[in-house]
Order: sequence, then C-alpha cells, then structure tokens
Amino acid sequence: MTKPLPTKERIIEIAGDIFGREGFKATTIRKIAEAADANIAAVNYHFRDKDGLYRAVLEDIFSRGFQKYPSVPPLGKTADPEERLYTFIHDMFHRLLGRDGWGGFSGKGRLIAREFIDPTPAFEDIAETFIKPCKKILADILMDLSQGKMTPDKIIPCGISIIGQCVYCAFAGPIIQRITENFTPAEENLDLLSDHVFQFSLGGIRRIINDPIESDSLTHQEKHS
Amino acid sequence: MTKPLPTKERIIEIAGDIFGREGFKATTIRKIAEAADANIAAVNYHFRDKDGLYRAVLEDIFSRGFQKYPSVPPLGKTADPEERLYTFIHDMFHRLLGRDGWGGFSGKGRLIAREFIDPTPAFEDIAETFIKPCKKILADILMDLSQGKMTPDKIIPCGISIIGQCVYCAFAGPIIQRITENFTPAEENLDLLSDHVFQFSLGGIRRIINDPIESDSLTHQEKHS
DNA sequence: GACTGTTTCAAACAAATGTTTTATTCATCT
DNA sequence: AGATGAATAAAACATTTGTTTGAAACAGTC
Repeated sequence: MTKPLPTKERIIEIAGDIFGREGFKATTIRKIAEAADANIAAVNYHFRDKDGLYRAVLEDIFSRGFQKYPSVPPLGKTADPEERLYTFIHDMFHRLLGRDGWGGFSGKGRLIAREFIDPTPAFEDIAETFIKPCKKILADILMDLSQGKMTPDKIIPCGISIIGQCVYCAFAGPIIQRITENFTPAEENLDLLSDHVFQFSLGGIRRIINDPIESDSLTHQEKHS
Repeated sequence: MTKPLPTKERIIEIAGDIFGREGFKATTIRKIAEAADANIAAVNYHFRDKDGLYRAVLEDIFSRGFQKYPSVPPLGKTADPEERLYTFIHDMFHRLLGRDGWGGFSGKGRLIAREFIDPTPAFEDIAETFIKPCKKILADILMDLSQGKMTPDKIIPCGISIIGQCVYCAFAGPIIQRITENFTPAEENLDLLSDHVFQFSLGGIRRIINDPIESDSLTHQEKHS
C-alpha cells in the first residue's frame, strides 16, 4: 500500500470518515492512527489534541464541500429566481449526498448531521463562515421569487421548509431506507430528488405567497384554535 | 428531595434526558446513577447492562410519545383528508418538540435524532412498531388527498418532503436558532409551525399532482439534463 | 560531516468507565 | 421471631483511551 499523501493530510482524510461513521466520542485516536498508517503520537503532534484534529477535519470538509457546490448558479443574482432556486437545491443535494460531496450518511455527511444536533465549539466558526452566507443566498432567492408578495416573516419558515427537505434526506438515510422500498436517497437519485424538492417547494411557496387563508376554503387557523 | 418514583423508573426517566443531551457513548452509568440518586450497580441490576438500559429508555419514550400524539385524528379515516394531514403534522410537531412530548433538542428529542442518523440495534423494533405504521398513515392520507391523481412513486417523495420539514425543525434546533433571529422552533411556535408546514405542503402536493411539467413554463428536467 | 529543526516511533501514565463481587438492608410471608 | 428473596450499597477489577515523554530517524543547511 502506498502513501500518496503526507501524514498530516492522510490523518485528516481518514479521520473525517471515522468521525463521521462513529461520532466524536466513539472515535479513538488509535483507530485513526491505525487506519491512516501513522503513529498515535502523530495526531497530537500535528493537531495538538483530539479536539484540534476534529476542528481541522470540520474546516476541511466544509471548505471543500462549498467550493465544489456553492449553491450559486454561474450567473449569480442576474439569473432567473427559479433557476437560482433549482441550483440551490441541486447543489445542496450534491454537496450533502454526492460521492464527490460529503457522501451522505455513509461518510462525512454524518459528521455534519451530528453537528446540527450537537454543535461543538468548533462549529461556531463554520456557522459564520459557511452556513450564514448560505442562508442569505436562499433568503435572497425567496425575496426575488416572491416579488415583494411575501412578508419577511414568511421567508424564514419557507427557507426552513426547503432546507428541511434536503437535510432530512441526507441525515435520515438509514431510516428512510429501512422504511421505504425502492427508494434510496443516494447518488443515482440525486437529480430526481432535486427535481422533486424543487417542484414541491415551488408549489409550497406559491401557496404561501397567495395567502392561503383567502385562497382556499380550508382555514386551519380557525378550525383549530 | 423526595423520590416519588421507584428506582427503576427514576433511572429510566433521568437516563432519557442524559442520553438525549450527551449521546449514548458520552453518557456514563455513574452520571445517571448520581442524577437519579441511585447506586451504580442499580443500573446493572435492573437492566443487565448499559445497552439494556438504553433499550428500555427508547421503548419508554416512543410508547409514551405515540400514545399522547398518535398522528391520527379522532374521526380516523372517515375525516376529511386535509383535516387528517393537518392532524398528522400537528401531532408530529407536538410529539417531537412539545413539552409534554419529547421536548425537542433540549431533551429526549435529541436521542431520537441520533437514532435517525445512527440507528442502534435497539431501534429496529421501534421502526417496526412505531415508525412504519406512522408512515402508512401518511401514505394513506396522501392517497386520499390526491384522489388517484398521484402515481404511487410520488407518494414517497411527498411523504419525505412533509416529514422532512417537521423533523428538520426538531433536529436542527440549535443551528436554526443560531442562524435566524426571532425564530425558535419551540413550544410557543408549534401551532404556527404546524400551520406553515401544512400550507406549504398542500401547495407542494397540489403542484406535484398537477404534473408541473405541463402546468408551468419551467421544466428543469429539460433545462438540466 | 556536523548541526538544527522537523517528523516519527514505542513505551508509559493517569484518568475514566462498564461491569462484577460481596455484604447489607428491606419487605413479605410463615 | 425467623426465613427467604429482592433491592441497595461500597469497593474492586479489567479495559480503554487521551496524552505525554524521550529517543530515534530524517531533511535541509552551513
């Protein structure tokens, strides 16, 4: 077996997989060192301690993921809002689940899933650097898409609805696969999934814009309160 | 301090919180025993080992959660499909996030979030007993809602879209709270959230039913492939 | 070739943790 | 009261695990 990468990067690469598969606490320095064919002390030498390594891994994963799939179409803000929404969703799916992204629930994707549930201190920088701008992109898209017909307080719920669909596919892979037959949120389905979520979301947004309280006989606000 | 419950149940109750807050691996028997004001050996005595305790906790959480919020309206299948969809979403939010449910990301809810990402062996029974029936309820609702206008292969993606919105709110609480201002997926917003997700989903379903490829100028299947 | 700073390695340390053991207390029934 | 079995308590055990240490190997420079 050859070692194409220097020790430090070999450790980062392997550690991302193991942290993702097993979680921070369950991952041991020894497992990483063995898998990376390096000495135990190498981790502490290069990264100070286990936390330092984890921080480096997180930084590496996010910077590469967003570099490859930035969620922004080539034309940027000049493009059609619907086009931009599609790109946002498409890139999100590929970043989360794609083989050349985070590989979904069978790799580094799970590491991010865990961060969503239990953010470590290392995640705070990530949130500022990567997640907040990403949220802003989506908010702008929704603004342009609704042409002022959507009140600002509806932007966030709509954003959550869209992100939620993508992230759920990425995170809940194991249970989805278990419950449903003939449906796996993985590589070969990513474009189908993107299309579905795009259409579903567009329908949802349109309904929210048109103030459903008026546009439909059914008003659950009144029925249920 | 009084001990209103017998040791065994006191341990289950406390263990649910700690497992949820810290995760299985990071939770120690000693922490649980101390918090439950019990002896360390009591855990092994009553539950055989740490896994046994975890299994008991999981069973307890799910059975109580679905008992209180079954996702089925009082009238059952005779009720209006839209009414049933609203109930499904409403119950799901309250089960996941409510104070008398799983308390979202500040308690036992996180334990379930983790199970979605890394199912433990103990979760297999749960999936059969609770999750599969829940999925069936939703599939039936979607079937009735679309009156045969939705092909079966679209039922599952639509289901995922709906569940995804709910689950994401429940799981990604920490990051949502961090990124957005004035928006917390918690107790006081549950009904507002239910309404939003209901409206958004209804819009999405309608669009999927009406075969958006025809109904709209925009066809990303062609644009992007 | 000697020197210097960097990287690797094997061994050891100290703390934490799941589990077991043994003894003691408590409740219940005869 | 005495006996039986369940429940609790304290201590000990055997591993595991993050970290440190001190020496050896390596790379580049004067």
